[in-house]
Amino acid sequence: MEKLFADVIVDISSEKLDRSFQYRIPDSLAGQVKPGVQVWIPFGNGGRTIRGYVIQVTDRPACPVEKMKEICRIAEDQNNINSRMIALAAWMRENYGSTMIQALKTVLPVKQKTRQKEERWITLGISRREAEEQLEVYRKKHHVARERVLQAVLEEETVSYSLVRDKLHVTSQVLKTMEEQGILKIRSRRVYRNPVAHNEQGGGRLRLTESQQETADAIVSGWDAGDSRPCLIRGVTGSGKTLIYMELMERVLARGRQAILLIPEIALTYQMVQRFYHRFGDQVSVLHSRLSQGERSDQFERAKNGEIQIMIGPRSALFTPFPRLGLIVLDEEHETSYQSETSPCYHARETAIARAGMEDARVVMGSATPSVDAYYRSRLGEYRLFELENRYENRQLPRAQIVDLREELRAGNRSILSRRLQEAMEERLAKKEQIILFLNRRGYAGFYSCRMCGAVMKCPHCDVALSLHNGGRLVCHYCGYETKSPGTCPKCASPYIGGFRAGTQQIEEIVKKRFPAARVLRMDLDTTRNKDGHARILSAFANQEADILIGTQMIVKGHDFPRVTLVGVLAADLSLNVSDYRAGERTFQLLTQAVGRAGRGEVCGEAVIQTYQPDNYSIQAAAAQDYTEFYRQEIAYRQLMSYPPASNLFAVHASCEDGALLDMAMTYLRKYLRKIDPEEKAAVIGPADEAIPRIADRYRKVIYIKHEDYRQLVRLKDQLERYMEINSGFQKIRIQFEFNH
DNA sequence: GCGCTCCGTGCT
DNA sequence: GCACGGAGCGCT
Repeated sequence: MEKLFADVIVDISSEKLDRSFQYRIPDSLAGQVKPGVQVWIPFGNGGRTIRGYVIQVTDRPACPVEKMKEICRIAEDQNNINSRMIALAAWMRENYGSTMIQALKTVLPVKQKTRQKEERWITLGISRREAEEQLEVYRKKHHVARERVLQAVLEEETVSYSLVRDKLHVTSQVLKTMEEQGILKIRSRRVYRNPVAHNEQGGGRLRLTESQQETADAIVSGWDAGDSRPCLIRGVTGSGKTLIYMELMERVLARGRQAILLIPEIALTYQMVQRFYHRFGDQVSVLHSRLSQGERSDQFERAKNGEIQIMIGPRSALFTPFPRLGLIVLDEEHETSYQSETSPCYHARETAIARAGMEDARVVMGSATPSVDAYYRSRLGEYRLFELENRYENRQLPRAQIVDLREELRAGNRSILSRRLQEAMEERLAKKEQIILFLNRRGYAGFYSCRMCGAVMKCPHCDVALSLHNGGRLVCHYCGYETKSPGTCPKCASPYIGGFRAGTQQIEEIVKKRFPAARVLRMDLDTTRNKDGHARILSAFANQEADILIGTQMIVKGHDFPRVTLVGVLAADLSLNVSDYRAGERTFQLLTQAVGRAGRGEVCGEAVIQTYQPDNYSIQAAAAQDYTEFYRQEIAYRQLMSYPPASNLFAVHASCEDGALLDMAMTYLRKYLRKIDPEEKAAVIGPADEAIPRIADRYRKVIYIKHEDYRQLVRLKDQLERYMEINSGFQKIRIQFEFNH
């Protein structure tokens, strides 16, 4: 059957237009109109012709054919920056199972309301005499608005556009007509705001050590020889990966191309950005989450116009529309923040490699503790691997010691601080050195329950326990729901209801009691709630306004505290006991980072790791700061269990407001999977509830499919997609794919 | 986003 | 009755 109609996306810059419109394909273009092609289409009543993007070609009309307009022609330039970004969106849709529109919105800057930070000025377009005559005409015709404008321009010569519109109440339409008639001239000057203030710039350059220089040279000569594989640099903390990135960028820039540096949001510190400004000056721009949509698209616009050459930012900076992208660097490659949590759930590493492939750019990744996946690929030769073993100025790695908490308990110590840790803390406090206590658990995880009937206070929208915060508030960490803690149990009315606290706040109290003279800072969701709370606490600690810093994940990343000589990990296995095959990997990475915080200055540091599982290889390898040993054990486990990267795992995440409908749909999906894979080459697990079975009133289920051959999984995915498209029962179900995560 | 329509207002 | 201004709507 011949495909006659094309679904076209018109313009995603307005919320109202973020859907597709269907057009007829004229005979002359039959066969040429395909998904991905950019076309010119008539749109609206004004007879204007705009650019659109074909997402689908079909034989089923979506509206009365009489109403449907025809595609004018195929756009002549299919290969501008926008179309390359659109191609990337198509790749993301294909791989992560979102809608094309969601993918496009992720990739292209959404212009929203305050789209242009423009200053516009109005001047006369005709002579003063002509203007005075025109004024008289307006007076006679009672064109009061036009009269007001002309009057103002005659008096002031140049007036601000926004002033005229807001104070003189003249609409843009009127101004536009007057401009078209030549009576007025509207000049605009774009104003960009540079998101980071800086004083020094250019010229700053640190010499690379021999091994850093060797690595940089090897990477570049590989590129010159036509090796376009991604490069992975494993370098212990402090081995100077940043300097290598700078060196590589310099060479890329010298060839007239641009570079993107991706860093985890949490590591986006003033220090880090300043280093790049110092070296590259105004060629650098920064994206961060505090920028408004308008400011963001400003930065993208500057990149498009060639005003900047380097973009630094979190994963979304990956979509900077550089005209000739040459290099994408992913720092701290293993970080979980490279995985997007909203649809399309893309991974910045995979997407960076995809984009680089499309634009003939190179990818360089760096980490002290590479993800098992990336390291595995390097061992297979898919990535080029570079390893830097020495720390800057050959500083020593901290000594780490594992304390068995079970033995502490046997010896009668029921405190969260082991005897060894207390001793070490005393020593360091006496020497006026600083201490970090690290709890690898999210925020203040105390839940609120009734001691009579055992009822736990849960979020009404998500199936998770609410956690107790300061001032008796109960907070849901998944949707932000907040409520006051009840004085009596809502189930049995017993007054014996209260919070079980096991978080940073409790630890703070214990530490203060044990070391009354020490100055203690705590960093968690509560203390960092207000703006800049995060940075304020970190800088207070860096300025030695406190002796002990207590906190969760957020304290072990990014910042350098040269005076810290002791790191205490309070319960290393907390992150080990989550139901995720990567729990060991996460634990190893967190602990290695935590341990690495000790002794960044000249004094050798020390770490005490408290755990109930002292024999676990993740904990042992982290204590020994031995990545290779960790990898050896971890990959053996993944191979044994057929987990990625040893095998391939495809997850179908589904959510729906109607639980029963979701159950049924997922059961059908499983049956269908069996049907299309009769030999059962793929292992299908589920459908099962997600770890959190309900979030924001949507029920959530998942099916996992394991297969040795990645391409077979892709084939299954495509078939599932088609199946769900044809069967109307899936319309209300939101589907998300995940490959190997 | 853009232009169209609809409707209220103010002036002759 | 006319011109203008503001809001809201629909675009395939």
